[in-house]
Amino acid sequence: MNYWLMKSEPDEFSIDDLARRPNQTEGWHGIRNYQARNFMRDAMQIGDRVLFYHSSCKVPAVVGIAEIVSDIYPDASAWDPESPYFDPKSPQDSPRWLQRDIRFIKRFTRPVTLSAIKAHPGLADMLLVQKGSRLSIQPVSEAHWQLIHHMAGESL
DNA sequence: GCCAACGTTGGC
DNA sequence: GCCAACGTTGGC
Repeated sequence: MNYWLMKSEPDEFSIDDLARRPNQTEGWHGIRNYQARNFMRDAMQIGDRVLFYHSSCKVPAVVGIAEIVSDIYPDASAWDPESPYFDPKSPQDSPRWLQRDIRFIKRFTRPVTLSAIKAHPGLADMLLVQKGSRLSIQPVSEAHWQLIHHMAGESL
């Protein structure tokens, strides 16, 4: 099993939105970065755990946990001219953009803020806090996973 | 709203 | 294949 961090802007789609979805599950569409797509396609597996991260908001933070619950499949929003994620260069017969379904597991009672992550020496090599790292889907080591849980006051 | 750090695009 | 111009991300 692998661990991941996935970013979402809470104004667009928050962890509470995820918790309110049917089956508490959402297709993670709209990824338009090749490196993030490749992680999803090649390295992710059903059952992998996800740190759900709120970005571009007042208090950026890991706010909870989700789980990967599907294989990879085409991101249909790339074919929808009405969608903000429309990509005219993604052929119908060879989809450029892909997605998986993720399911809500829990919301942290105590989110782990970006500033707390930056302040913790044990998390200094997290991809999230590397200079210029903008990846919206990134791998997380088991040590970092456990540390984040500890900081959130959650058991594993 | 600013802007640094990236990623992508397209002319050559 | 180079690289300038442009677009995006995301913290602050």
